Amino acid sequence: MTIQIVIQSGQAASIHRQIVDQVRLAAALGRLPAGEQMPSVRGLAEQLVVNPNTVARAYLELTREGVLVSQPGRGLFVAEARQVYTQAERKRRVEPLAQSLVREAVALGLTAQQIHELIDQQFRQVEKK
Amino acid sequence: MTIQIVIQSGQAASIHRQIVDQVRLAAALGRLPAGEQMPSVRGLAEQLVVNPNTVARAYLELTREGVLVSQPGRGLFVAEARQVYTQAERKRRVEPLAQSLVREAVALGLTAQQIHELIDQQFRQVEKK
Amino acid sequence: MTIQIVIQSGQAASIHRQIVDQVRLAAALGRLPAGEQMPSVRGLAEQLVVNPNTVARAYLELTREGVLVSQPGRGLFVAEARQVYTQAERKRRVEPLAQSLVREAVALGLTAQQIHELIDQQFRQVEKK
Amino acid sequence: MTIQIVIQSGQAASIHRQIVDQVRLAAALGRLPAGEQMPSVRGLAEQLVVNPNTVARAYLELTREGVLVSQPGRGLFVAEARQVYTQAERKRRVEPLAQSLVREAVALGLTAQQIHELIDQQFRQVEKK
DNA sequence: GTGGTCTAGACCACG
DNA sequence: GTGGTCTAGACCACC
Repeated sequence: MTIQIVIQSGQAASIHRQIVDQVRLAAALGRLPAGEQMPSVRGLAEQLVVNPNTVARAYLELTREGVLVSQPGRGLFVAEARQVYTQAERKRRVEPLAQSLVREAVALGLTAQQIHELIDQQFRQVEKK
Repeated sequence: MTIQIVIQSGQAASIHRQIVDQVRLAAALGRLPAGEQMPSVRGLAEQLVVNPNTVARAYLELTREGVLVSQPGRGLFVAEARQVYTQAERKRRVEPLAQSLVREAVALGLTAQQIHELIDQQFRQVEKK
Repeated sequence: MTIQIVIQSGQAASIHRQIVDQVRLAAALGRLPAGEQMPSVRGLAEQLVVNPNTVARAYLELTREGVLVSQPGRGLFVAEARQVYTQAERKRRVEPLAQSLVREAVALGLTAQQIHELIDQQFRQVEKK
Repeated sequence: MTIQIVIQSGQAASIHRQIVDQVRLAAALGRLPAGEQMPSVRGLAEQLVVNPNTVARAYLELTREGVLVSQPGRGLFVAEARQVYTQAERKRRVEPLAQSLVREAVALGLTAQQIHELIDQQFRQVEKK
């Protein structure tokens, strides 16, 4: 099984963000099994019709985060799923996103109820894909 | 009652973003009552040790969004609270934030339950401050 | 199809106002189709013989209003047409303009009839251009 | 009969604009009969709780436009109602206002119908006051 | 004193 | 190459 990365051009998120997110998510959901070889930088760049630098940067970030591991001379592979971050660190990473969301929501006059629904909706979307 | 704006320099959000967000939130929560005069552009700039242009741009955006109103020659004042955006637009603005949060959370192995708790926690924090 | 922006220097409206208005109008009339790439900030600035910052501010406002969307590193594009403001808000934005017009007209001794004709004439002009 | 000028502080229009508009309108509607003496600059400034300079500037503009006439040493008086401007000039003055209104309306997605209704509504408001 | 606009030049992230 | 942000300094209208 391999991964189908989709770049949405009408998106606010930068391309390399989109790549990183999709790979990370696929790995976390087990859709990219550990040991799987990733497509080469050039190959993926061609496939996505994207600048190779962009793919390289995404791969670099994923490697730094421990999602991918480099086997020098052979390529990049999906790392063993493991808890890289401590509980505290994970919270530290998610909290600012939660804060942005809540503050924006409150400023726009949304209720806590509506936000929870939005979250559930996003969860369903992530899992069904 | 007035507002205490705090700029955190080690922050991802730009300075003018931080100003806009804090004012918008305070207005939405009723902590900045309608009719209240805002600190002057130059005054706030001095207080925050920031270029007056930066404050002016933040105020301009808040005026465009209908949070503040300008009284020529007198200053800027908090506008009457009102719904500016359609339901669809508000959802549109919050959705990408919800998506980022959920994707990041899933990638880090958090459960939906944990996210909902985080959201509630942020809500409490926003309201208590 | 692209847009021809014209800055009239002997105008009451500021430069960045003129840019914003022309783009917004063209988008609303479908003359700037969704997905179309806008001229670059620097390019348009050169063409209009204007400071790039001025163009950037106009584009920023159009982005905030949802007329344009930014694709990081690639440029700015025309967004899908959509209703951003509530019915009440739209009225709120137009009302002061209608009031100015009517008061000025009455002060000059024009009749309601004449104003309605003027309005129709302007509508025709906007649509034909 | 005299005029009751009201300054609305929650207004976008500058104070001197508000004074000019109200006097001009009252004169055009015959509510300020020709020959009527205007309150003194200082008197009106005190009454409106406004800077005398502001009132003076408004009176100056009204005098330039021919709405008021100065009788040196005695004060300012309402001028005879008369057509000051040619047909062409009046059109030239009203047209840009009509254009702003129509362009803004179109950009916001309002119909010609809705604009005409707004105009009528404003006419009724001006006349009933 | 107030805000609003414009110019100029710099630095950054993204591709 | 693209936009986004910040600083600096100027000029204007309004009060």
